[in-house]
This record gives sequence, C-alpha cells and structure tokens, in this order.
Amino acid sequence: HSRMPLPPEVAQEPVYVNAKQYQAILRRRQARAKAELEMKLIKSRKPYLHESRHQHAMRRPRGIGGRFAKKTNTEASQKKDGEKSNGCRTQSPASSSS
Amino acid sequence: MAEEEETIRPEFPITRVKKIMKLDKDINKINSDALHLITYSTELFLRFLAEKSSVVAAEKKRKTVNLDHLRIAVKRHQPTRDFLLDSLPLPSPQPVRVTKTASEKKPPPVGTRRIDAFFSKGKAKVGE
Amino acid sequence: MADTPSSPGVDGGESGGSVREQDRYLPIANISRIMKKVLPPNGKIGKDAKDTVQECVSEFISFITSEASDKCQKEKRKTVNGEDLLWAMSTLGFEAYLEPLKLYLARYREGDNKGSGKSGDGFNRDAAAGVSGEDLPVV
DNA sequence: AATGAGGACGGTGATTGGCTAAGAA
DNA sequence: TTCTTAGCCAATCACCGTCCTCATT
Repeated sequence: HSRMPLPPEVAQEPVYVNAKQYQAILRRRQARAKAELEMKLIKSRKPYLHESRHQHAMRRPRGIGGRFAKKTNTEASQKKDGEKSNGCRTQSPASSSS
Repeated sequence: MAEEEETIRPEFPITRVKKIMKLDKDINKINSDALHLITYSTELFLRFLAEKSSVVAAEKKRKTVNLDHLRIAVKRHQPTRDFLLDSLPLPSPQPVRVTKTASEKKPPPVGTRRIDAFFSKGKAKVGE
Repeated sequence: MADTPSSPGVDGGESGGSVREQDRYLPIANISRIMKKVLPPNGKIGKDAKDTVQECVSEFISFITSEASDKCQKEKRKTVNGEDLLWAMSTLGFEAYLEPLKLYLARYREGDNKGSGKSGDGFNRDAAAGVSGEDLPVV
C-alpha cells in the first residue's frame, strides 16, 4: 500500500513510513506523551535496580578473579576465619579451541 | 508411562508482559490467549533483532554486536524500522553527506505520503 | 563515567509516581540469554545494544497491543483476544509471525500450556527467520 | 456459565560487581 | 600497539506463578 510521511519527533525532516503503521505510530506517540506526562516516565537508566541486591553483591565473597565465590563451610559456619579456596578462575581457558 | 508433560513456560515472565501492556491506559482487558500470544511473539521479535544484528556484526567483521549493528539491522526491515523510529536514538555524529542533489531528495517511493498534521488531529486520510 | 542524573536512592520507591524500570522492561538477563542463542558460539553483545533491544521489545509489545485494542474499541468490545492480536500482527507488517503463533497457541491450549521455552523444541526454530526474509513485498 | 482482574502466598531465578581476557581503535 | 569492555561466577530476595474470590461478559 502507501507510505506516509511522519512528522518527526526528534528528527528534522519528515520521515516516510508504512501507511498501515502510520495511525498506530501516531497513537503510540500520543500514548507515550501522555504516559510521560502522567507518570513522569524515567528516561535514564539507573546503575542498578535494587539497593538490597546491590548490597548483596557487594558483600559477597569473591574469588581471586573477581568472580563470585561459592559459600564455603567456613562461611556457612559464619564464625571462623576461613581461607577462600574456591572461586579461583579455572586455570586458563587452556586449549579448548577446536 | 511415568513421564508427564512438564508445563514448559515461555522465556519471558508473562506477568511482566501484561504489566507492560497495561502501562497504556487505553488497554482494557486482555484474555489469556492474547497474553500468551503477545509473550511469544515478543520472543520471536527479539530473536529476529538478535539474528539480524548478528549478521550486520559479521559483515562489519565484529565479534561484538553493538548498537550500531542493531540500528542497521532494524533499518533493513521496513515495518520494524518504522515503528521503532522513536525508540532508536540517533547516533551522535550523523555524517551529513547530504549532497544537495535535488533529484535525490525525493525519497518517497510510490505509495508513500507525507504527514503534516500532528497537531490538528490524529486522523489523516489514508486513501490515496 | 557519566553518572545518571537520577540517583539510585532507595529501592522500589521513586519520587512521585514514576514507573520503575523493572515494570517497563523485560528482565535484562532474559533478553541477553535469548540473544546469545542466535549469536555465534563466541559472540558477544554490547551493553548499549542489550539495553536498546530491551526497550525496543517493550515498544513492540505496546505497539501491537495498541492496534489490537483499537480494533476492540471500534467493535465495542472490552476484552482483547487472540484474534485481535493476530489481526494486529498482520496489519502492522508482522504477518510472518502468524503461523508460528498459531502453532504456539495450539500447543499452549493443548496441554494447558506449552512452549518452546527451552531448546530442544524445533517447531519454532526458524520462526525468527520468518520476518528475517527481507522487506515485505510492498504492493 | 465462563473467564478476567486483583490479592495473598511460597518458591525461585534475575540481579549484581571486580577482575581480566577479548576486542575495539 | 594501547585502551575499553563484556563475560564470568552464584546467593540472596523481589518477582513470578498459582490459587483464591469477586466482577464482568
């Protein structure tokens, strides 16, 4: 069918779009404008979503390579000092390439 | 037969798909079929984007798919390009290689029309 | 690093009545996982690409749903059903999804719910390629 | 009668950052 | 070559699915 020039929301000159989608695109623009106004839609991305999970990640034991380590018995006991033995990166990728 | 069909589930959480749908206040009720269809079609669409972006990355000899590859991939499929027009941030430097060739400035192929009425009304005549 | 204007602040509560990120988008881990499935074995994905895809996918949901809902209003119906969605798909240029979707719906109805979910089910393997074909014939 | 919205509840997988190889430039 | 960055690991806990009641068709 035909294509329709769409008034640009950010661009400068009209863009031609599929006529079938034309109405739908405009409807969506209105809906988003409305939502932005009513709900104050956020535009930026937060560094993380949940404070609690952020804290959890920060407090977790890490291996020598920065990876998260498994909770050891030492940790489970939660009393004795322990030596982190796991979490170390597996040597090296070695030669697994085919 | 001791094996029973485990209720396999879609990759996406259905409840969140519904939540996204309901962000639009014009949406009233949604039945179960519609919800499941949208959820699965969304997964298909995601695979499409990933696959096409991957192709572009390969063309560019890149092992990492980046935003530029996604833009190019989207650009290649008209329906997707059109409805995502506002969702894809324009790359910072647009190489304005626009030679003022007037002849080239007529982009719309047959069956395309311009829109000027964004203010007046949300209804434009589609009939050509 | 440019920090985002909005501070993390507290969890769950954004000032005023703003919609949270986790309500507007599908989980980023799911997005990433599905994308990796179609990439070459050693393929990687840039963060910007992931985030943008996540947004595009939400827009896809709203876009299709809006068209289906619009049809419902015109027909004085208050509930969006499967047919409405399939109609919206084809109307908006995603008719290539019709077959996979019908197939999926049949599966889903059949056993309460069924899906491709995990790899191993190949009924939809090439589904994504449906639209991948090329531009639709612009008649 | 059939079916969707909304709420409560329990189970669970998404969220999450430091280090470094892998890639981009 | 140098510099940027995405993947890697797994434990908590916010969210998803299920079941319920009630409202709508």
